[in-house]
Amino acid sequence: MPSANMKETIKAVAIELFAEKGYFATSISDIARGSGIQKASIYYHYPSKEELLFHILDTTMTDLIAYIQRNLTGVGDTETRMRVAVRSHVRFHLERQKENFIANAEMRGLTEDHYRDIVAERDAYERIFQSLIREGAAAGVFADGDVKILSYAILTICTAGAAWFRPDGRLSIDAIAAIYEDFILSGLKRGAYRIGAGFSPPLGFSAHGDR
Amino acid sequence: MPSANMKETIKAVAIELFAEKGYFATSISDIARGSGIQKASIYYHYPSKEELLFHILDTTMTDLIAYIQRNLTGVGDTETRMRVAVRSHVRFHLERQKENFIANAEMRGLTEDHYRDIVAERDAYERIFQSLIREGAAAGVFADGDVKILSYAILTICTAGAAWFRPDGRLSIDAIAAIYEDFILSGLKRGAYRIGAGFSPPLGFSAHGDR
DNA sequence: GTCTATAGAGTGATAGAC
DNA sequence: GTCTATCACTCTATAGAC
Repeated sequence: MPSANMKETIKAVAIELFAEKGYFATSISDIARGSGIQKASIYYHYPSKEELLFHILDTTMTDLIAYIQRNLTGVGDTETRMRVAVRSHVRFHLERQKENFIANAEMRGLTEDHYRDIVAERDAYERIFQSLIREGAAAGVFADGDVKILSYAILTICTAGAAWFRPDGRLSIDAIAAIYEDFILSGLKRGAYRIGAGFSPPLGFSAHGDR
Repeated sequence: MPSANMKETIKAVAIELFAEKGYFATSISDIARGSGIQKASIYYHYPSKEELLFHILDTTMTDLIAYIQRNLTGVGDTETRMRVAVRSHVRFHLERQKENFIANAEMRGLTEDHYRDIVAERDAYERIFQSLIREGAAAGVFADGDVKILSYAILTICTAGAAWFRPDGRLSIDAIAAIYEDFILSGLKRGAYRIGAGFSPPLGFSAHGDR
């Protein structure tokens, strides 16, 4: 993957390797080899391995937020806005699968300050969904429910797609997005289905086995 | 955390550290220090760091499958079976949070053979949910939908809970399980809500930004 | 079953030539 | 902007005493 712009080449190689082997299991030597340069040359472009990771996560989060905001611009009612938000979330995570997979798996590689930066961006993104859930519940379109827990449920369904999705697989991104969109909207809707006290028989066993 | 049984102490310390810092970021020295012995003594109990990881993941998966099977024994109709399955899944993942978090995050630390073993166990577990979805659809209780995608959606909602759940937090395990149970059953149900072609406006922008 | 000591390899990062 | 050479350190794992 040679490029006129070595800084971008290094980033692209790092995304491949971090997604494949993980951040800690990937060495600067690995990234240098993939980029066609010596490992010392990496440090001309990035001051440290951690800064390279942060750069990947930061640009991914910035692009994610910009993408959903552009898609939501001018969209009217709450239900359609939620549909657009879900579809936007799925498309971004499957089209930029590796970066998003890294963003979910490798936060522990960040320094404390950088960790806080990324968490702040992630929180801002989550609040977009939480506002939509609240609006929908206030308008009587969605069932009442715990807004944070529901937002985590919605986001992780799609985020997890970045872990198993295969671009050459059975289903297209749009097909997967359509399935998630319907599943999530049905789950949120105030429908014939009772929401609330959640009946099920008590579970008779401990998760820790017979002790 | 001293114990009469050093092998179990080492395992318990490793679960704490792998969950907190990650498998690759945790050294044998760290585990030894936490266990109150020298690092060489670890190798009397486990032949390698990778075997220790495998032991944790293997016992977790075995217990997970045994737990859901015991909870499902004698439960009648498909809808109730799905409710029990979801609740069982949530409870296990939140009660044994750290082990499950490791099981999801650290599969890449395994050798090829051990990786295959764990994937086989995970697949067997997923098939339990896929069978329930198929049964429900055949009986007309659940909407038709892609069985694999839906099973991944259901399982990841709860699995992700192991990443953010705090035992001393706002909601109890049972409260979270009830929310997920209702959300998932509503999502699966053939209800007033249309399932299928998934309308939403096309997204006008590329996930890769303006290029 | 735990210890001390160490082998052998790899790590992130830096110095300084070109 | 990339190179060679190297520093200082950490890592997993083993040998052999007790």
